[in-house]
Amino acid sequence: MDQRTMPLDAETKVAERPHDHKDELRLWLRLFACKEVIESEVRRRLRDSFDVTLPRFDLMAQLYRAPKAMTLGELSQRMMVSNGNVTGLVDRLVEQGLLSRRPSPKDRRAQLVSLTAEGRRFFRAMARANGDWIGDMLADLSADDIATLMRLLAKTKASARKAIGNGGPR
Amino acid sequence: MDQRTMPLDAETKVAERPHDHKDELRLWLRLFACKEVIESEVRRRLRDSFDVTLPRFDLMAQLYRAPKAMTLGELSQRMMVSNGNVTGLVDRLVEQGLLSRRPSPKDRRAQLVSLTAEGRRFFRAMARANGDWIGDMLADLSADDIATLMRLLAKTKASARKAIGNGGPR
DNA sequence: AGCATTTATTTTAGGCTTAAAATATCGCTT
DNA sequence: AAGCGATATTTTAAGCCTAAAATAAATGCT
Repeated sequence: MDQRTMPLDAETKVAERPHDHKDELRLWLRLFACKEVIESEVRRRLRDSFDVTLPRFDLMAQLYRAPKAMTLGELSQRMMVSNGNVTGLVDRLVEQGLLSRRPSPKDRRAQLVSLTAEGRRFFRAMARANGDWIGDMLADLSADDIATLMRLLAKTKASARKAIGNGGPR
Repeated sequence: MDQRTMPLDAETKVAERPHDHKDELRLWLRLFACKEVIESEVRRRLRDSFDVTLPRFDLMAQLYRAPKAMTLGELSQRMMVSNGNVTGLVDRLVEQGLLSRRPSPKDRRAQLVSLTAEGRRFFRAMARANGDWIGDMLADLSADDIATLMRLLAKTKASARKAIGNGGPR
Protein backbone atom coordinates (compact mmCIF):
# COMPACT_ATOMS: atom_id res chain seq x y z
CA MET A 1 0.00 0.00 0.00
CA ASP A 2 2.75 2.39 0.95
CA GLN A 3 4.97 3.53 -1.87
CA ARG A 4 8.08 2.23 -0.09
CA THR A 5 6.76 -1.30 -0.35
CA MET A 6 6.39 -1.13 -4.11
CA PRO A 7 9.09 -2.04 -6.61
CA LEU A 8 10.63 0.94 -8.34
CA ASP A 9 9.99 -0.44 -11.79
CA ALA A 10 7.61 0.01 -14.68
CA GLU A 11 4.67 -1.14 -12.57
CA THR A 12 4.91 2.00 -10.53
CA LYS A 13 4.17 4.41 -13.29
CA VAL A 14 1.15 2.62 -14.66
CA ALA A 15 -0.55 2.05 -11.34
CA GLU A 16 -3.43 4.50 -11.28
CA ARG A 17 -3.64 4.97 -7.55
CA PRO A 18 -0.47 3.76 -5.96
CA HIS A 19 -0.78 6.32 -3.18
CA ASP A 20 -3.46 6.45 -0.58
CA HIS A 21 -2.11 9.67 0.95
CA LYS A 22 -2.56 8.12 4.35
CA ASP A 23 0.14 10.13 6.11
CA GLU A 24 -1.05 13.37 4.60
CA LEU A 25 -4.62 12.63 5.62
CA ARG A 26 -3.55 11.85 9.17
CA LEU A 27 -1.59 15.06 9.34
CA TRP A 28 -4.58 17.03 8.07
CA LEU A 29 -6.83 15.45 10.66
CA ARG A 30 -4.36 16.18 13.42
CA LEU A 31 -3.94 19.78 12.34
CA PHE A 32 -7.68 20.16 12.36
CA ALA A 33 -8.10 18.53 15.75
CA CYS A 34 -5.38 20.71 17.22
CA LYS A 35 -7.02 23.86 15.95
CA GLU A 36 -10.39 22.66 17.18
CA VAL A 37 -9.24 22.13 20.76
CA ILE A 38 -7.78 25.62 21.00
CA GLU A 39 -10.51 27.41 19.10
CA SER A 40 -13.41 25.89 20.95
CA GLU A 41 -11.84 26.84 24.27
CA VAL A 42 -11.23 30.40 23.10
CA ARG A 43 -14.86 30.63 21.98
CA ARG A 44 -16.07 29.29 25.29
CA ARG A 45 -13.96 31.70 27.32
CA LEU A 46 -14.90 34.71 25.20
CA ARG A 47 -18.51 33.85 25.79
CA ASP A 48 -18.15 33.17 29.51
CA SER A 49 -15.85 36.10 30.33
CA PHE A 50 -17.03 38.74 27.88
CA ASP A 51 -20.30 37.50 26.43
CA VAL A 52 -18.88 37.93 22.96
CA THR A 53 -18.42 35.65 19.95
CA LEU A 54 -15.16 34.93 18.13
CA PRO A 55 -16.28 36.61 14.89
CA ARG A 56 -17.11 39.80 16.77
CA PHE A 57 -13.74 39.67 18.51
CA ASP A 58 -12.01 39.20 15.15
CA LEU A 59 -13.85 42.11 13.61
CA MET A 60 -12.97 44.37 16.52
CA ALA A 61 -9.34 43.26 16.24
CA GLN A 62 -9.24 44.41 12.63
CA LEU A 63 -10.58 47.81 13.54
CA TYR A 64 -8.36 48.15 16.59
CA ARG A 65 -5.21 47.53 14.60
CA ALA A 66 -6.24 49.70 11.66
CA PRO A 67 -4.90 53.25 11.64
CA LYS A 68 -8.10 54.65 10.18
CA ALA A 69 -11.78 53.84 10.01
CA MET A 70 -12.60 51.13 7.46
CA THR A 71 -15.42 50.51 5.04
CA LEU A 72 -17.42 47.31 5.23
CA GLY A 73 -15.75 46.15 2.04
CA GLU A 74 -12.26 46.57 3.47
CA LEU A 75 -13.35 44.72 6.58
CA SER A 76 -14.77 41.83 4.60
CA GLN A 77 -11.57 41.57 2.54
CA ARG A 78 -9.28 41.56 5.55
CA MET A 79 -11.41 39.09 7.45
CA MET A 80 -11.74 36.95 4.34
CA VAL A 81 -15.48 36.59 4.77
CA SER A 82 -18.41 37.59 2.61
CA ASN A 83 -19.89 41.07 2.46
CA GLY A 84 -23.23 39.98 3.81
CA ASN A 85 -21.52 38.42 6.79
CA VAL A 86 -19.87 41.70 7.75
CA THR A 87 -23.16 43.57 7.37
CA GLY A 88 -24.74 41.43 10.06
CA LEU A 89 -21.76 41.47 12.42
CA VAL A 90 -21.47 45.24 12.22
CA ASP A 91 -25.21 45.63 12.80
CA ARG A 92 -24.98 43.71 16.03
CA LEU A 93 -21.82 45.43 17.25
CA VAL A 94 -23.29 48.86 16.56
CA GLU A 95 -26.37 47.84 18.48
CA GLN A 96 -24.10 46.88 21.39
CA GLY A 97 -22.53 50.32 21.30
CA LEU A 98 -19.06 48.97 20.48
CA LEU A 99 -18.91 50.27 16.91
CA SER A 100 -20.01 53.40 15.14
CA ARG A 101 -20.95 53.71 11.47
CA ARG A 102 -21.05 56.91 9.51
CA PRO A 103 -21.46 57.58 5.82
CA SER A 104 -18.24 57.95 3.90
CA PRO A 105 -17.73 61.59 2.90
CA LYS A 106 -16.18 60.43 -0.37
CA ASP A 107 -18.64 57.81 -1.52
CA ARG A 108 -22.30 57.75 -0.76
CA ARG A 109 -22.44 53.97 -1.26
CA ALA A 110 -19.93 53.29 1.49
CA GLN A 111 -19.96 53.52 5.25
CA LEU A 112 -17.00 54.02 7.55
CA VAL A 113 -16.89 51.87 10.65
CA SER A 114 -14.76 52.39 13.73
CA LEU A 115 -14.62 51.33 17.37
CA THR A 116 -16.28 53.58 19.90
CA ALA A 117 -14.31 54.57 23.00
CA GLU A 118 -16.13 51.81 24.84
CA GLY A 119 -15.32 49.42 22.02
CA ARG A 120 -11.61 50.18 22.33
CA ARG A 121 -11.62 49.69 26.09
CA PHE A 122 -13.55 46.49 25.76
CA PHE A 123 -11.30 45.14 23.02
CA ARG A 124 -8.14 45.84 25.01
CA ALA A 125 -9.48 43.79 27.91
CA MET A 126 -10.42 40.92 25.62
CA ALA A 127 -7.11 40.98 23.74
CA ARG A 128 -5.15 40.82 26.96
CA ALA A 129 -7.17 37.86 28.21
CA ASN A 130 -6.89 36.14 24.84
CA GLY A 131 -3.10 36.49 24.88
CA ASP A 132 -2.98 34.97 28.32
CA TRP A 133 -5.20 32.07 27.30
CA ILE A 134 -3.13 31.24 24.25
CA GLY A 135 0.08 31.63 26.24
CA ASP A 136 -1.23 29.15 28.79
CA MET A 137 -2.48 26.67 26.26
CA LEU A 138 0.82 26.63 24.37
CA ALA A 139 2.96 26.82 27.50
CA ASP A 140 4.50 23.37 27.06
CA LEU A 141 6.02 24.25 23.69
CA SER A 142 9.67 25.33 23.77
CA ALA A 143 10.95 28.26 21.76
CA ASP A 144 12.42 25.70 19.37
CA ASP A 145 9.11 23.89 19.03
CA ILE A 146 7.41 27.16 18.18
CA ALA A 147 10.06 28.11 15.65
CA THR A 148 9.88 24.70 13.98
CA LEU A 149 6.10 24.79 13.86
CA MET A 150 6.12 28.29 12.41
CA ARG A 151 8.47 27.16 9.67
CA LEU A 152 6.67 23.92 8.81
CA LEU A 153 3.21 25.46 8.94
CA ALA A 154 4.38 28.17 6.57
CA LYS A 155 5.66 25.41 4.28
CA THR A 156 2.36 23.60 4.59
CA LYS A 157 0.35 26.68 3.72
CA ALA A 158 2.61 27.42 0.77
CA SER A 159 2.24 23.86 -0.49
CA ALA A 160 -1.53 24.03 -0.25
CA ARG A 161 -1.69 27.40 -1.96
CA LYS A 162 0.49 26.14 -4.76
CA ALA A 163 -1.80 23.16 -5.30
CA ILE A 164 -4.86 25.40 -5.21
CA GLY A 165 -3.33 27.74 -7.73
CA ASN A 166 -3.44 30.61 -5.29
CA GLY A 167 -0.04 32.23 -4.94
CA GLY A 168 -1.11 33.92 -1.76
CA PRO A 169 -3.29 36.80 -0.62
CA ARG A 170 -2.68 39.92 -2.62
CA MET B 1 6.66 46.13 27.77
CA ASP B 2 8.70 43.33 26.30
CA GLN B 3 10.28 41.02 28.79
CA ARG B 4 13.73 41.66 27.34
CA THR B 5 13.54 45.29 28.38
CA MET B 6 13.01 44.40 32.02
CA PRO B 7 15.75 43.82 34.58
CA LEU B 8 16.18 40.19 35.57
CA ASP B 9 15.83 40.92 39.24
CA ALA B 10 13.20 40.85 41.92
CA GLU B 11 10.99 43.15 39.89
CA THR B 12 10.48 40.39 37.39
CA LYS B 13 8.65 38.06 39.67
CA VAL B 14 6.21 40.61 40.93
CA ALA B 15 5.39 42.00 37.51
CA GLU B 16 1.86 40.87 36.82
CA ARG B 17 2.15 40.70 33.03
CA PRO B 18 5.75 40.38 32.04
CA HIS B 19 4.84 38.25 28.99
CA ASP B 20 2.86 39.35 26.00
CA HIS B 21 2.72 35.81 24.54
CA LYS B 22 3.56 37.27 21.16
CA ASP B 23 5.20 34.15 19.72
CA GLU B 24 2.42 31.91 20.93
CA LEU B 25 -0.20 34.21 19.44
CA ARG B 26 1.60 34.26 16.11
CA LEU B 27 1.80 30.49 16.10
CA TRP B 28 -1.89 30.23 16.88
CA LEU B 29 -2.75 32.60 14.04
CA ARG B 30 -0.54 30.68 11.64
CA LEU B 31 -2.04 27.33 12.64
CA PHE B 32 -5.47 28.78 12.09
CA ALA B 33 -4.59 30.30 8.72
CA CYS B 34 -3.05 27.03 7.56
CA LYS B 35 -6.16 25.08 8.48
CA GLU B 36 -8.34 27.70 6.84
CA VAL B 37 -6.58 27.49 3.48
CA ILE B 38 -6.95 23.73 3.31
CA GLU B 39 -10.43 23.51 4.76
CA SER B 40 -11.97 26.17 2.56
CA GLU B 41 -10.59 24.46 -0.53
CA VAL B 42 -11.92 21.09 0.59
CA ARG B 43 -15.33 22.63 1.19
CA ARG B 44 -15.30 24.26 -2.20
CA ARG B 45 -14.32 21.07 -3.99
CA LEU B 46 -16.87 18.95 -2.13
CA ARG B 47 -19.52 21.40 -3.17
CA ASP B 48 -18.37 21.68 -6.78
CA SER B 49 -17.65 17.98 -7.37
CA PHE B 50 -20.26 16.30 -5.20
CA ASP B 51 -22.73 18.99 -4.17
CA VAL B 52 -22.16 18.07 -0.55
CA THR B 53 -21.10 19.99 2.55
CA LEU B 54 -18.17 19.14 4.81
CA PRO B 55 -20.36 18.32 7.83
CA ARG B 56 -22.34 15.82 5.76
CA PHE B 57 -19.11 14.28 4.50
CA ASP B 58 -17.83 14.00 8.07
CA LEU B 59 -21.02 12.39 9.25
CA MET B 60 -20.92 9.85 6.44
CA ALA B 61 -17.26 9.14 7.23
CA GLN B 62 -18.20 8.23 10.79
CA LEU B 63 -20.86 5.82 9.60
CA TYR B 64 -18.67 4.35 6.88
CA ARG B 65 -15.88 3.50 9.30
CA ALA B 66 -18.20 2.18 11.99
CA PRO B 67 -18.71 -1.56 12.10
CA LYS B 68 -22.38 -1.24 13.07
CA ALA B 69 -25.20 1.21 12.77
CA MET B 70 -24.99 4.06 15.25
CA THR B 71 -27.46 6.04 17.29
CA LEU B 72 -27.68 9.79 16.93
CA GLY B 73 -26.10 10.17 20.35
CA GLU B 74 -23.05 8.10 19.37
CA LEU B 75 -22.72 10.14 16.21
CA SER B 76 -22.85 13.42 18.05
CA GLN B 77 -20.22 12.23 20.54
CA ARG B 78 -17.83 11.06 17.86
CA MET B 79 -18.27 14.14 15.75
CA MET B 80 -17.96 16.33 18.84
CA VAL B 81 -21.00 18.39 17.92
CA SER B 82 -24.31 18.98 19.65
CA ASN B 83 -27.24 16.58 19.53
CA GLY B 84 -29.50 19.03 17.77
CA ASN B 85 -26.90 19.51 15.09
CA VAL B 86 -26.86 15.82 14.29
CA THR B 87 -30.64 15.69 14.17
CA GLY B 88 -30.66 18.23 11.34
CA LEU B 89 -27.76 16.71 9.41
CA VAL B 90 -29.32 13.26 9.54
CA ASP B 91 -32.70 14.64 8.46
CA ARG B 92 -31.14 16.11 5.33
CA LEU B 93 -29.05 13.06 4.50
CA VAL B 94 -32.03 10.76 4.89
CA GLU B 95 -33.99 13.04 2.60
CA GLN B 96 -31.17 12.71 0.05
CA GLY B 97 -31.42 8.92 0.26
CA LEU B 98 -27.87 8.53 1.57
CA LEU B 99 -28.84 7.45 5.08
CA SER B 100 -31.50 5.27 6.62
CA ARG B 101 -32.95 5.57 10.09
CA ARG B 102 -34.79 2.87 11.95
CA PRO B 103 -35.94 2.61 15.54
CA SER B 104 -33.56 0.82 17.85
CA PRO B 105 -34.93 -2.60 18.82
CA LYS B 106 -33.41 -2.17 22.28
CA ASP B 107 -34.50 1.33 23.16
CA ARG B 108 -37.61 3.06 21.95
CA ARG B 109 -36.03 6.48 22.53
CA ALA B 110 -33.16 5.82 20.15
CA GLN B 111 -32.80 5.51 16.41
CA LEU B 112 -30.16 3.59 14.50
CA VAL B 113 -28.65 5.32 11.52
CA SER B 114 -26.63 3.75 8.73
CA LEU B 115 -25.54 4.47 5.17
CA THR B 116 -27.71 3.17 2.38
CA ALA B 117 -26.04 1.25 -0.46
CA GLU B 118 -26.07 4.46 -2.44
CA GLY B 119 -24.62 6.31 0.53
CA ARG B 120 -21.71 3.87 0.70
CA ARG B 121 -20.97 4.16 -3.01
CA PHE B 122 -21.19 7.92 -2.85
CA PHE B 123 -18.96 8.14 0.20
CA ARG B 124 -16.27 5.96 -1.36
CA ALA B 125 -16.06 8.28 -4.35
CA MET B 126 -15.84 11.33 -2.12
CA ALA B 127 -13.25 9.80 0.17
CA ARG B 128 -11.01 8.89 -2.73
CA ALA B 129 -11.20 12.40 -4.15
CA ASN B 130 -10.62 13.90 -0.72
CA GLY B 131 -7.49 11.81 -0.24
CA ASP B 132 -6.17 12.96 -3.59
CA TRP B 133 -6.88 16.60 -2.79
CA ILE B 134 -5.12 16.46 0.56
CA GLY B 135 -2.24 14.53 -0.97
CA ASP B 136 -1.82 17.24 -3.61
CA MET B 137 -2.11 20.10 -1.18
CA LEU B 138 0.52 18.64 1.16
CA ALA B 139 2.75 17.34 -1.65
CA ASP B 140 5.67 19.65 -0.87
CA LEU B 141 6.08 18.28 2.64
CA SER B 142 8.76 15.61 3.04
CA ALA B 143 8.22 12.48 5.11
CA ASP B 144 10.36 14.13 7.76
CA ASP B 145 8.29 17.29 7.70
CA ILE B 146 5.15 15.26 8.19
CA ALA B 147 6.64 13.25 11.03
CA THR B 148 7.87 16.40 12.77
CA LEU B 149 4.52 18.11 12.36
CA MET B 150 2.68 15.07 13.68
CA ARG B 151 4.87 15.06 16.75
CA LEU B 152 4.73 18.78 17.46
CA LEU B 153 1.00 19.08 16.80
CA ALA B 154 0.41 16.23 19.22
CA LYS B 155 2.50 18.11 21.76
CA THR B 156 0.53 21.28 21.04
CA LYS B 157 -2.77 19.55 21.53
CA ALA B 158 -1.59 17.92 24.74
CA SER B 159 -0.39 21.28 26.05
CA ALA B 160 -3.73 22.91 25.29
CA ARG B 161 -5.69 20.08 26.84
CA LYS B 162 -3.60 20.24 29.97
CA ALA B 163 -4.24 23.99 30.26
CA ILE B 164 -7.94 23.46 29.69
CA GLY B 165 -8.05 20.77 32.30
CA ASN B 166 -9.15 18.20 29.79
CA GLY B 167 -6.82 15.22 29.83
CA GLY B 168 -8.19 14.05 26.52
CA PRO B 169 -11.41 12.72 25.07
CA ARG B 170 -12.71 9.97 27.23
C1' DA C 1 -46.09 -0.71 41.58
C1' DG C 2 -44.82 4.18 41.99
C1' DC C 3 -41.73 7.79 41.58
C1' DA C 4 -37.33 10.21 40.81
C1' DT C 5 -33.43 10.41 37.98
C1' DT C 6 -31.10 9.78 33.87
C1' DT C 7 -30.70 9.35 29.01
C1' DA C 8 -31.91 9.93 23.78
C1' DT C 9 -33.72 12.93 20.95
C1' DT C 10 -36.12 16.96 19.18
C1' DT C 11 -37.38 21.67 19.37
C1' DT C 12 -36.44 26.53 19.91
C1' DA C 13 -34.15 30.82 19.63
C1' DG C 14 -30.32 33.01 18.14
C1' DG C 15 -26.00 33.73 15.78
C1' DC C 16 -22.61 32.72 11.91
C1' DT C 17 -21.80 31.85 7.01
C1' DT C 18 -22.23 31.75 2.07
C1' DA C 19 -23.78 32.55 -2.80
C1' DA C 20 -26.64 34.96 -5.52
C1' DA C 21 -29.91 38.56 -6.46
C1' DA C 22 -31.21 43.27 -5.68
C1' DT C 23 -30.10 48.37 -4.85
C1' DA C 24 -27.73 52.38 -5.08
C1' DT C 25 -23.94 54.98 -6.53
C1' DC C 26 -19.66 55.92 -8.95
C1' DG C 27 -16.86 56.91 -12.84
C1' DC C 28 -15.90 56.75 -17.41
C1' DT C 29 -17.02 57.05 -22.32
C1' DT C 30 -19.39 59.00 -25.72
C1' DA D 1 -25.58 64.76 -20.29
C1' DA D 2 -26.80 60.00 -20.98
C1' DG D 3 -25.76 55.70 -20.34
C1' DC D 4 -23.04 51.67 -19.14
C1' DG D 5 -20.13 48.73 -16.60
C1' DA D 6 -17.95 48.49 -12.05
C1' DT D 7 -18.30 48.83 -7.10
C1' DA D 8 -20.32 49.04 -2.08
C1' DT D 9 -23.69 47.33 0.38
C1' DT D 10 -27.89 44.91 1.71
C1' DT D 11 -31.17 41.33 1.26
C1' DT D 12 -32.57 36.58 0.70
C1' DA D 13 -32.58 31.68 1.05
C1' DA D 14 -30.36 27.96 2.78
C1' DG D 15 -27.43 25.47 5.79
C1' DC D 16 -24.50 24.91 9.97
C1' DC D 17 -24.03 25.35 14.98
C1' DT D 18 -24.96 25.85 19.92
C1' DA D 19 -27.24 26.07 24.50
C1' DA D 20 -31.23 25.36 26.79
C1' DA D 21 -35.89 23.78 27.23
C1' DA D 22 -39.13 20.22 26.18
C1' DT D 23 -40.45 15.22 25.36
C1' DA D 24 -40.41 10.61 25.84
C1' DA D 25 -38.66 6.46 27.43
C1' DA D 26 -35.52 3.74 30.34
C1' DT D 27 -33.59 2.71 34.82
C1' DG D 28 -33.23 2.38 39.60
C1' DC D 29 -34.91 2.71 44.25
C1' DT D 30 -38.18 1.82 47.67
